[in-house]
Amino acid sequence: MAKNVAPDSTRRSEKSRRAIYDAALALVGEVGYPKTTIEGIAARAGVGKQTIYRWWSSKAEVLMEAFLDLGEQAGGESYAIPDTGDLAADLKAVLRATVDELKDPRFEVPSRALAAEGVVNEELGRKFVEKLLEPSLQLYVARLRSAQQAGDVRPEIDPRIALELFVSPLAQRWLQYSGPISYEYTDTLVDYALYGLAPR
Amino acid sequence: MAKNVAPDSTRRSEKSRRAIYDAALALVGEVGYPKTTIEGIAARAGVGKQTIYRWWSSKAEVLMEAFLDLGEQAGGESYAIPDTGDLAADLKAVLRATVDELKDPRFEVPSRALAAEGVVNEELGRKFVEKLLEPSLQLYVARLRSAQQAGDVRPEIDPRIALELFVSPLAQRWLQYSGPISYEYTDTLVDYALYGLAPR
Amino acid sequence: MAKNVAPDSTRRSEKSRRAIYDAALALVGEVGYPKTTIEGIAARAGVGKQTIYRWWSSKAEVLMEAFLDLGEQAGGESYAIPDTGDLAADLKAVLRATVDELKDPRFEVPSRALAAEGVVNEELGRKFVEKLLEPSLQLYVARLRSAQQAGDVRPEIDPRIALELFVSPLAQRWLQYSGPISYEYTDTLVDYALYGLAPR
Amino acid sequence: MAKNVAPDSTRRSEKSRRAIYDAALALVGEVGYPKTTIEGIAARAGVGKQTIYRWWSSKAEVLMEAFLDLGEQAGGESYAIPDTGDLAADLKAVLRATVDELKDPRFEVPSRALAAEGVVNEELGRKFVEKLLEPSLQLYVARLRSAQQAGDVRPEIDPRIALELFVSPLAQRWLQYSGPISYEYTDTLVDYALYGLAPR
DNA sequence: TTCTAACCGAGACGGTACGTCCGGTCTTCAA
DNA sequence: TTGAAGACCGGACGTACCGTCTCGGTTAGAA
Repeated sequence: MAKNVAPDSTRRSEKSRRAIYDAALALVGEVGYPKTTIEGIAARAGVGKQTIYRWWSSKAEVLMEAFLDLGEQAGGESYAIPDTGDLAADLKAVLRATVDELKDPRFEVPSRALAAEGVVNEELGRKFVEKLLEPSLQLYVARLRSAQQAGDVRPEIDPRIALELFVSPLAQRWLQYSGPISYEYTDTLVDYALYGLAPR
Repeated sequence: MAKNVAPDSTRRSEKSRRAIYDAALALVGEVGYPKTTIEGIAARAGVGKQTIYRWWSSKAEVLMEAFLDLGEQAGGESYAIPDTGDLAADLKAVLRATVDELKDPRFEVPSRALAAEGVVNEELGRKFVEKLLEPSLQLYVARLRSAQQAGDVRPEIDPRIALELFVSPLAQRWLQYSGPISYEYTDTLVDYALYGLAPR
Repeated sequence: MAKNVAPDSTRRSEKSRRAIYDAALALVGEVGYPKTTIEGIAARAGVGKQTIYRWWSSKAEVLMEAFLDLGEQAGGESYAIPDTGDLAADLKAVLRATVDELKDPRFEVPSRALAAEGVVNEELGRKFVEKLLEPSLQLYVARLRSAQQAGDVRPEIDPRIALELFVSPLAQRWLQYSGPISYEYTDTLVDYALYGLAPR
Repeated sequence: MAKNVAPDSTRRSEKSRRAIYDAALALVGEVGYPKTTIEGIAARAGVGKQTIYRWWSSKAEVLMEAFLDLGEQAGGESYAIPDTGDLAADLKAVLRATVDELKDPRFEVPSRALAAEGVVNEELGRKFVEKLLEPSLQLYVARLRSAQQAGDVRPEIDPRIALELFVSPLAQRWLQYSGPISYEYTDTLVDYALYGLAPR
């Protein structure tokens, strides 16, 4: 029967793709992820359902690409981490910016939706991490390596693990509503992580 | 006409409730959360749909209670955190046990399902935290307070925040597939958290 | 997994059935059979699609039953064939009435639709004949038998075949648009059939 | 802007036309008329959909022309009606041949499909009659006129109507499955029609 | 002989309806 | 009065085709 032929992407309609991204993000923002339906996206985008099914295999995938696309066009290369020489101050500044972003509804609803889907759908979760999460984390890795050269962080520390000490707590509180989020909180995280819990 | 009267819980069928819990957990384990349906639970439990709708308002709630019930009958009061006087060793031991639990499929699928639902459904998320997550975390709070009295942790440290330095990274790696999980990893987390990243 | 259980017809909603019949007949009359859809019937009847699929297996079947039902409630026992003793006059009268009915749009559209479907769908065709066509034809059989006893029709004639000489031509002209239909035409058919083509 | 220009038939691809006819007839024979789709015909014929839409306006039209074409190339001018001088024998012979043809599946499926479509689609129905049915019937007209000149049929009889007495019953039994078809049956029809039902 | 206009295969597109599945409500009957 | 059973309305699912619309490519006849 061989009908599972891959579609010809050179003939893909750019206009439709954009319309689908826009509709998907708008709907997720307006009615939430679970009430966002493929039918709804298609209708809002003025597109046939088949045009969605032809290029994506689930609404999670649509939303993921829409979100990536949003980041690409809007963010440029997102925001780098400053390197003023004062590690604690630099980290606190970035985390404060992250706090703001996490509370911005423009990003919050689709991020949550994707994160939630990723929890339950391993493939999507890994793609989410690879495409969105890890690139951001690598910025911390770079900053921590720089701090190691400056002697501000012990050389035997693995930066990829180290960054989790202050990033993951914030992430968890946000994702799971397991605690309030504030500048004070993130400042505290940085201090604890840099200087440890034990007496010095 | 008023039909929205709360059902009389004294006449509730205990057998049905157990059957529903069992069916819900079994289905989530077998086909995953999204393919678990209320109809499916009802059929498997040999129960009418109305019996589910009468006592719960969503499949997330059913699963949540089923999971709580599982914990209650099985875990007793879960496992406490040992207090041998060696804080680092105690924390490493508990986190190693947690690693094992996170990899046990009996717990993994429903936990993930609930966590994911909680990400996107704030009400459920808060209940999840309150009923399942926070009680566990309080065990760490207690252990850290004890360590403060023993002088192993600086007195100005807030234990509720401190525990996140080693608990949240593990939680995030597990939830979001953002990194591998191992005894080595959790041991490292404890060391970093206790002694900080900065040179001592 | 054994979901093909027959529905329980004692609990069937009479109101829905009637609404579906009405909607089906109305739609066929308004937009024609090919543009009548199950979704359209369901929407017009204010009924879920599943309620149609639960009780019928195709739109042809729905329409068939709707039409039968129409006949039952409206027609009583349809119209009998008069027996005045004058066979030719009686047949001519009935055929004239049939001509009028065939031209009545209230009956024409659904009849055509069913007949057409029956041409191509043997099962439905046979049901159509059994439930609608044959009972009418049997009235002619009875009248012809009476004529045989009166000596107006030769005794060796098979009435079931004989009636086709004047009924089938009319049916064919109507069904296939193969010729005009008029009182004159049907009168002629009766004369030809009774007295034959050959010189007497 | 005007794009509704009639296509230039001198540049038409004969190969495509033949392939479309073949595919249409093959598909109707294999899966039946309703499951025969334009897309299916195009795919089977190795032809773009537009090539079909350019030259025909519906699948009924395609099939009609395919069928006409089949008749032309295969049948020659179909079969004439013999004129041996014995009218009854001649008619019986032709009707017996018709019985055989009606039971030949090579003709049956597309004929039924066209007839059914014609029942419900007046335009197509009339074309069907004009192109296929009426030419055949005219052969009977000719034979009956000859019989009138020979004195075997009363002169005031209208041959176009007369032929329906034996042709239409057969047609109806076939089309509507309203009765069995056999040589005996058609022989009887001829006898009844020629000599009438009334006592001579 | 080159240009250009059309047909052609292919298939993406906006749509409509399909037949299925399930959500959540309501009704019936047995215990 | 609870509970099992399941019919009901509604609505999304993912698929199949519809008829329209590009997109190269090929294949004439006109320049």
